[in-house]
Amino acid sequence: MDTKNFVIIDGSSLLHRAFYALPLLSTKKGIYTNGVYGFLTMLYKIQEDYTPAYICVAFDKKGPTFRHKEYKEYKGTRQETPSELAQQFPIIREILDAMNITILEMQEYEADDIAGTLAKMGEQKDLDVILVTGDRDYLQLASDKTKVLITRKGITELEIFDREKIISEYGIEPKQFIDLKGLMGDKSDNIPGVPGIGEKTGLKLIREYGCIENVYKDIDNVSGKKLKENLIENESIAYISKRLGQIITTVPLEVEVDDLIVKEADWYNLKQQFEDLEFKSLLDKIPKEFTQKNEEINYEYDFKNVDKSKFEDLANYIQKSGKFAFKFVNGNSNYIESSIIGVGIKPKGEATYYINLENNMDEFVSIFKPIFEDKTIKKIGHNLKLDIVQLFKLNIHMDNFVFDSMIAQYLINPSQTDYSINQLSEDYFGTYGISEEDLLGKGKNAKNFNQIDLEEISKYISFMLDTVFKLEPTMLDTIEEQNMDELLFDVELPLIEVLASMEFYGFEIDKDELIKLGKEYDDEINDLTNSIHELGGMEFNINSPKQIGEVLFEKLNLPIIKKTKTGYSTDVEVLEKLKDQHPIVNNILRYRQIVKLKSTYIDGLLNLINKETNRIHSSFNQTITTTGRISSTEPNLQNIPVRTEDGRRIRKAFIAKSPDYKLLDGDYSQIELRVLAHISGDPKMIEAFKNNDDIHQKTASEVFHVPLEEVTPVLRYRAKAVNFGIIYGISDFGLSRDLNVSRKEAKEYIQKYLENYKLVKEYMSDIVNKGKEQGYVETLLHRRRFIPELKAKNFNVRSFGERIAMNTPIQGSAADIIKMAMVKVYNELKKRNLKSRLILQVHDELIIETYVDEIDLVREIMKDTMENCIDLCAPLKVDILMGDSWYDTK
DNA sequence: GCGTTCACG
DNA sequence: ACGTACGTGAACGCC
Repeated sequence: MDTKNFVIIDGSSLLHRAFYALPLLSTKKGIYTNGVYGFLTMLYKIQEDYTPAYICVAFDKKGPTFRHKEYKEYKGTRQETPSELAQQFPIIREILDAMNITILEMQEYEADDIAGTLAKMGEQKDLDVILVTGDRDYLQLASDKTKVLITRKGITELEIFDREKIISEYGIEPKQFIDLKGLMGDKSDNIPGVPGIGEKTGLKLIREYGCIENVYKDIDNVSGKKLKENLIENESIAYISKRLGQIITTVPLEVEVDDLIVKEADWYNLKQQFEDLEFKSLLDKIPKEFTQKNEEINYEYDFKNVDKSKFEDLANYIQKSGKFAFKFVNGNSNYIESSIIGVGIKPKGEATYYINLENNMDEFVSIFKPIFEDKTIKKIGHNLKLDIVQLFKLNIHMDNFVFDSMIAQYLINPSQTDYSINQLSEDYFGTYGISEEDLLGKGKNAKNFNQIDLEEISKYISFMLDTVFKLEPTMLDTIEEQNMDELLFDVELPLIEVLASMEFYGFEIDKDELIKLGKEYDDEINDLTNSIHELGGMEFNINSPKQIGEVLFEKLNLPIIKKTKTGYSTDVEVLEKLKDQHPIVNNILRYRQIVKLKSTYIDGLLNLINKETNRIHSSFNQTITTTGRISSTEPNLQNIPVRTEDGRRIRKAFIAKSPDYKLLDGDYSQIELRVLAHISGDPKMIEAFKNNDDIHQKTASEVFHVPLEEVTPVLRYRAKAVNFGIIYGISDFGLSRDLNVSRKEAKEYIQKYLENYKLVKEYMSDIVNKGKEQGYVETLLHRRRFIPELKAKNFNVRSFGERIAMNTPIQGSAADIIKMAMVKVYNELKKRNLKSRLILQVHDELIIETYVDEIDLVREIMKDTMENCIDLCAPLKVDILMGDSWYDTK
């Protein structure tokens, strides 16, 4: 007859063991995981070996136990648990919860008492009890029905003790370990025992007399004079030690063994935790259907495919409910160029109506344009920027869109990388529906929506719109709670339309100019290639850092300045240091520069010019950066060269669309330093900005103690570097490298700087402390960024967290400000029905393609709005420049 | 798909 | 003593 196994784990003991057995592992974010990982490895091994029918984990509870009452010094010598370990206790508890394994703990008792009590309960039910621990005290609980598993050295090796093994190994009954401990004591628990008695003597006495009581009854016959003396002198200590060492098996637990039956885990939760903790190998333990995203988990799809005969009905449903969610579907992923193939519309409280728009677009527009433009009907969606672009194509100008779940989630946590509807569904409700990847596949064989069944598309869209409706109230609660209402409703949501418009209008490109410039670059690249090959004495691929390294450091024997993970470093910094040692170096530097310009900016841009519009339509992404900035892709218009003349010439190709238009470029002057002056409240810095001083010159004068008019360019340059360093969360090392001065000197600059701007110094330490306390820092508009790194034990990780804490409120508030300005400028142009359009933002700069008749007005609007969209202690200053091309706006 | 390099604020 | 500036995206080589 086979009986069932009942596994009882001493969680506290096992986590300790695992922690000390493994090196201190941590996740990328600095969360320590070695104990948890070791614990789980052991747990899985036990589950495999014993397939328990019942299982639970016991923990020690904080606070004194009955043993402390009996004996004040109990565990008195124990060192405090290191925090690297202490912080892993809550983690393992959460995981056990997800595994649906019961955690037991009780005030006044320790884990072993709970385990002992359970073991007895299990025995009474005739179960095979298996106690898992790192603590040898448990041996006293072994019996014919109860085995004790004790960890050995590593983490996967467990030694099994049952009654038989204990008798053969020690020659005593398990219960007699209590007596043995009474005599021996226990150093780690600070139980004294009888002096002079260790394991050998103790065992001998117990084998002979059976128990402590009998030893004393027959004390006269105990051999050894000193031993006898010690025993007599310490009789009461021996009895106390025995009581302290005895595991209680009558703890008043409020559970039945039946409650501890093994249950199915909450697999999604568990999977999430393993992913968060970066336990890649443990993900295999989770059944495939829960890790494969393409599995549909009991999701009920509620949709109807309709044609134009239903348009009127649908419009009525929308009118009646006053609110709807919607999503357009494009033939392919290029939503600017590709045609609309359908739309899903879900009126509040209704199913999703999916409309195939391949043949009835005109009817759709005529019926739904008024609905989209109706300012009394609310619209919600997910990643609405895409839909607004589609509406622009249809000449529909949507009003009253009140929620976008992608944008809302970005405000709730800007550090996420995946804001897809499927991810949000998983985050908030623990259920996956359909992801775009499930639907379309990935890689080079990925399909487009025009290759997918209508049914599949409808399902996907209905899942999305359902989820948007479900997310809205809970996300808005969080947004309100965190004071982000203004940020969401007045800035980020209106900004969606601004970005859509920028994408839709694009930036006019002078293609011939680009081609002409490309030829010049090519000629130079050819010359450089020849001379580099000649100087290197061989032909090689100059684009390969590896091959450059071989030529420079092996063939030409130049000194190695620094190394990368994979070999020699050959970056600018290295080459700059080598350039006097061999003429090839300068040629390589020049080659790199020109090749970059040619491949990224000439060829790259030419490929992205829209054939119909002759313009470049970049994507502006609102959910990428952790600080609140927007980013730009395909192409990135935020890193078009400017610092060198050769690169800057690229900007000649960025032009206004006709002689009737000019580019107006409005640039914030020192916005981040002004924000810093405001946030820190530093009077000196504020004063400098109020006086419209040259801040770098002023800083140089104060920090280096020279009169303003005696500040040399070198001093100004250094002060400027310190100003930048301050914004980034300065370090003497970074500054010294940037300025090419000694670390000591850099340190002095920083010190003097912070002595001069005292409140800046205060801000820097305050914000780090605040970040540590709250777990996050925020911007002027309460945009939040969580910084778990601040609590890391690892110096580098923590230092990184501190720099983030210093920089994020500055960079992020500057981002808040320019976003507010964008919304206001855009709305002003729109309200006045101007022909001029906002077409680009580059972090502290806005570009408006301006109709000539509107130049003065737009200049005025731009300057006024940008400077006054928020009131700072240090006034904002904007310079506006004009030109026919971006190159000329200087 | 990752690492290196380099373009921008 | 630790090993460093903050935030991005694209091209290319290499495995």
